Amino acid sequence: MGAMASRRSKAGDNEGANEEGAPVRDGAAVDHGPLDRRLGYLLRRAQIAVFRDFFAAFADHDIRPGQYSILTVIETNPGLKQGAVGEALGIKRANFVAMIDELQTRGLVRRDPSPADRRSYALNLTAEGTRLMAELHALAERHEQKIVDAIGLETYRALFAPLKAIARMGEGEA
Amino acid sequence: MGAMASRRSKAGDNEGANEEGAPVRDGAAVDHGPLDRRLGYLLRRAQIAVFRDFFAAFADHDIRPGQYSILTVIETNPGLKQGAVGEALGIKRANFVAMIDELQTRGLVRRDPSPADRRSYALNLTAEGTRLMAELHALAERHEQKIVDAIGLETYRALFAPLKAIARMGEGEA
DNA sequence: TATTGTTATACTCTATAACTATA
DNA sequence: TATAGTTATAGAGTATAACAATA
Repeated sequence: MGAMASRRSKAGDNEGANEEGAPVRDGAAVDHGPLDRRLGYLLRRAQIAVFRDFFAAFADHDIRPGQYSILTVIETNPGLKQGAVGEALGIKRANFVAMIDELQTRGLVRRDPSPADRRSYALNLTAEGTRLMAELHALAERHEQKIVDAIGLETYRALFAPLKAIARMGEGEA
Repeated sequence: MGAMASRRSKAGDNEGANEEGAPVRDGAAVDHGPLDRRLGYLLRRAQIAVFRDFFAAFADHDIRPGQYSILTVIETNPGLKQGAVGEALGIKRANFVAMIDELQTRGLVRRDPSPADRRSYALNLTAEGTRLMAELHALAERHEQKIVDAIGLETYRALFAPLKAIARMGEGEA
């Protein structure tokens, strides 16, 4: 670690210790300090990296991570009402409307009438949506495999339980 | 503002819409299906939970995770130029301006003149910024301890190496 | 009265292009 | 020409309030 002169002048005493020509620290050499011991920061960076790869893998289908998650929940729970799908994914009702609108416009999702409650919709995949999901799941498996290749299968498997436990932290707190 | 919600115009009484006759489920019972085997989805949910707790812990100081990360990098690398701080955190130059503006307005960060390059600024914490960071780091440690309590110290420690490896995935691409 | 879906709105975060002043 | 900081702008993502239809 550390690369070049760590100019440890205290704040307020800027005497300009930079010899000209001395390479100013570039991004890669910057010390993140205590940030490397903050799990939230690491989680964020890891999630961004994974989503970037996911985005690239699904670019041909123009499907974003949130859309894949919506389609997956509908596929796994056919007939679930709109509000329940959004709630399961942590998406507010108001924001969920436009997302379903787009998936419906693209012919992937249907808003079927709910038999017992005329206020709500029963969401289902269309035939095309079902066919697409088979492709998307295959792509997702290959995307997942890239992560396995990067950290090893055992380490990969060991991540799920703690991440789920963390995700549940402070769950019933409004 | 009259919006005339004239929805439900079609599909009068299509009682057989649910091909499988799937029972309606409530939110808590929703099966996430393959989503629970997608690391990216778990990472996102875990990161959101951690950030929510972080946000609550820092609410009294009106400091968000991104601001804490900026202040930490400046504290660890005093005199670093503005662009390098943003780059180290994956923040675009254009978006970084307003963030530093706010921290400067609040008296936490100074834009000192860079001795060798009059185009750039050397970022440093003010005395108040330095004092605040001592408080924030203490809060961050307590926040971190909550995660340790939730998953155990050994599991907690085992998360860092794989998360860093994942964060570096596809680093030199684009 | 409470809910389900909806519209409107606002605020944050992110991404790109173009400008300025320096180099 | 290239770089550092800036401005303007646009797109996602997320949050709340209020409304119509229905329960």
